Amino acid sequence: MSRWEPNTRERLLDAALGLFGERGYDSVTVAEITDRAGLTKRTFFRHFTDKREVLFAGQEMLSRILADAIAAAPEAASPAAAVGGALAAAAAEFGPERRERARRVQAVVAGQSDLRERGLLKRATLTAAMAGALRERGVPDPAATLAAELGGLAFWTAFERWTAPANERGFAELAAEALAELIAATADLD
Amino acid sequence: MSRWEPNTRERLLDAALGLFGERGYDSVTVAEITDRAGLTKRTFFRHFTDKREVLFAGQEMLSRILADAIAAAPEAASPAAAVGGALAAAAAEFGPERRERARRVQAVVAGQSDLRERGLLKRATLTAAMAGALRERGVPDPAATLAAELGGLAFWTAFERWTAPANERGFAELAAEALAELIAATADLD
DNA sequence: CACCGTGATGACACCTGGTGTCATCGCCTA
DNA sequence: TAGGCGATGACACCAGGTGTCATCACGGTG
Repeated sequence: MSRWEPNTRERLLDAALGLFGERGYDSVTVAEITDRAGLTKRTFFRHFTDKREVLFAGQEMLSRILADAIAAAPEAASPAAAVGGALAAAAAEFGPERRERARRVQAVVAGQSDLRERGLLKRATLTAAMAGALRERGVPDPAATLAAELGGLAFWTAFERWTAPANERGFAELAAEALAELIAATADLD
Repeated sequence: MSRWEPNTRERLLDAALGLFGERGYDSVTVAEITDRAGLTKRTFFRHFTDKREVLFAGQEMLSRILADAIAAAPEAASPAAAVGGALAAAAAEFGPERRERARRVQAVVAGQSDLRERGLLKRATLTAAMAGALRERGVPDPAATLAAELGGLAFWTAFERWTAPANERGFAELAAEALAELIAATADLD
């Protein structure tokens, strides 16, 4: 197994994040990333479908976690409660040890319209997964879509606050807060 | 002004939409589009920043229309009412004469994850514009974001229904309906 | 009528993201 | 010991996208 150095994927991630931090996303070439990682351009695209994907790796798992948590919510749980539980379950993926890397990723993604675009796709995937799981448990359609959308919005709000420079609070707390704020704001629409 | 055929942009749009319909988005080359339009690859990229943008042209104006309508809403109007007025104002851009072309665009965008991504960016731009206009008129932040998000969701729901194969109803009607449904579903969250 | 500035296009070279394809090499198992 | 498998390298190739300069019509201006 070790004809080559191990942890190919991790090495690519580190090299990419390092270079992006030093010189910005678009002035860094995939070839440069693989040079730093001691690999080939071709190998990069075997591990990441995109140059962008290196910054959004592992988001597929989140969809599963959220959907599973919604499916596992108690029968009597309201849509809002089910979504709240899903966010709590997802929080396990956002321990303090991951925050620094998340901050670096966010810093790169920030100004780049290219990358925000990809982030939106990821968010849409999450909300679609939640909406599907809600429908599965019998929530009718305008409400399921709405609850999932609020969940997605709360998720990203919490994520942004979690990666904010001065923040020290945990993701679970921030997510619960963001969701509660949104549901409360519901009363101020009319 | 007519050293070349006029309506460059329109010709590019028609050529692109035609080819995409015939052979699918990604098997069509920009060079092929410009060949059919009697132009050069370089000229294409002078009119559209992207190959994708040819399918989303003119969405910038929507942001302005929505934001202006929100700004122009009566002082006493609730956030929901302001958003509703904005959707009504935007409906002027979606007359029956534009529906057929919109259907063709939707058909191309549908299966292509690339293009749905761009669509999401456009939607995010619209909601951001609405949220900004709402804040401008004094709506505080959780509510402004929420109302804008609902507006964006209602907008795209209405757009999808408007371009659905069998539909004959007008955009204004569909948008008002979608927004009302979402606001009503707000009560079913808890 | 000749001249000139401007705006849009053509021509062309170039870079880089992304893919197809085959060879290479170590590991594992029979 | 042989052979299958999985991951990587090597290499050619395509297409999206950009920088740059030349070209030509038009609309003034003298």
